[in-house]
Amino acid sequence: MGRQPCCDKVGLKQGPWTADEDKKLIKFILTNGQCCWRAVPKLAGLLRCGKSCRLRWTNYLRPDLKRGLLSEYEEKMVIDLHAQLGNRWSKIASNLPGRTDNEIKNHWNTHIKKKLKKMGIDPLTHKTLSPLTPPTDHQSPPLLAKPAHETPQTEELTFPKPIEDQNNETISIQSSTITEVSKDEHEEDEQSKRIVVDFCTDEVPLIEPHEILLPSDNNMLPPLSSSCSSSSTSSTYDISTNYNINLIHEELHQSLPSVDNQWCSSSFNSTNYNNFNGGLWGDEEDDEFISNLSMLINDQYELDTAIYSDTTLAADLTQCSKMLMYDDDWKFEQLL
DNA sequence: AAGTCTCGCAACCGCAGCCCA
DNA sequence: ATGGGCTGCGGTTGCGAGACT
Repeated sequence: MGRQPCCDKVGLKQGPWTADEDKKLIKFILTNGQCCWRAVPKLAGLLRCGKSCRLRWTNYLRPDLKRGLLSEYEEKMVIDLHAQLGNRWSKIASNLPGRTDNEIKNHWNTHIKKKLKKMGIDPLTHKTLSPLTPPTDHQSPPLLAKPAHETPQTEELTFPKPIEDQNNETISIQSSTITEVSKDEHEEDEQSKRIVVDFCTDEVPLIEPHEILLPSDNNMLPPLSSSCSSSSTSSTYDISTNYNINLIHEELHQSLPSVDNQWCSSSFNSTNYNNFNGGLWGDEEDDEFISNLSMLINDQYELDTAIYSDTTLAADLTQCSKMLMYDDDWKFEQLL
């Protein structure tokens, strides 16, 4: 017996979400919380299937999402966790607050995988590739092989010969953080002549998200406002305003005293906020979330293009997630 | 300037697993 | 025990934008 589709797709919209759809979804979830996704589109007045709504929310609209490229620290975490868990992106994502499985999966496939291959490391097994051994793109994930604790990886791995990519860059690993150094720098640094894997997946305990304290060192964070841009997409944006998260916290509670949702109960929790200094609600993330929210609740942005004319913002309006906002633009009341 | 190629990301697809009647 | 409903998850696709010719 065949499984029923999640919805009859007749008359349902697919493809990129519009700002209006985002607004409706946010408004609905703010008011009602996350309930039965199948019912969401109908109740929220959206011509989408529930699955699409859930994906949009979890991967894009959730207020606790970070945006931008993964930091070195996050990349290290991903590599370590992938060595331990394989392609279980949701598990990996659960250890990286503010990151989604989809985001991590994409980053792995587009960035990390290439870097590891360049370094002669099999992205799947996390073992050094023999020059004669092609990459095992279709092998079973390491999870199915020997557990990490049975195959200690705290060892120095030496390449058969220095690896250089097409740009004459030599790649080294130190403390499991991938860094690319110039050839000259490489020559000056004896350590860089070999790959040193001085971490072990055993050293990465599985911890609950609430146990994670992200480093407060801003160097570990994604690039700040002025140039948060992905390498080749239009996702350039600029957050030039600063907001006091506590004011938002207070305002949200005043505006939505009865709404039981994670924005109020969790993400705006000042304790969490302090703990995640540089994390979920740290500096630039605050601004961006607020920006998103402002954009979504402020219809005017769609009409008043002049509002952007005096900024350096190159926001992708069609994706409508990365927007600049102004102090007096937004009120939570407008949502309800 | 125009056409083509490449890359990254958002969104979709379909299966697996859980829950409940 | 079984079947249906729903959500979660991982793999894949399609589009848009930048790079290249």
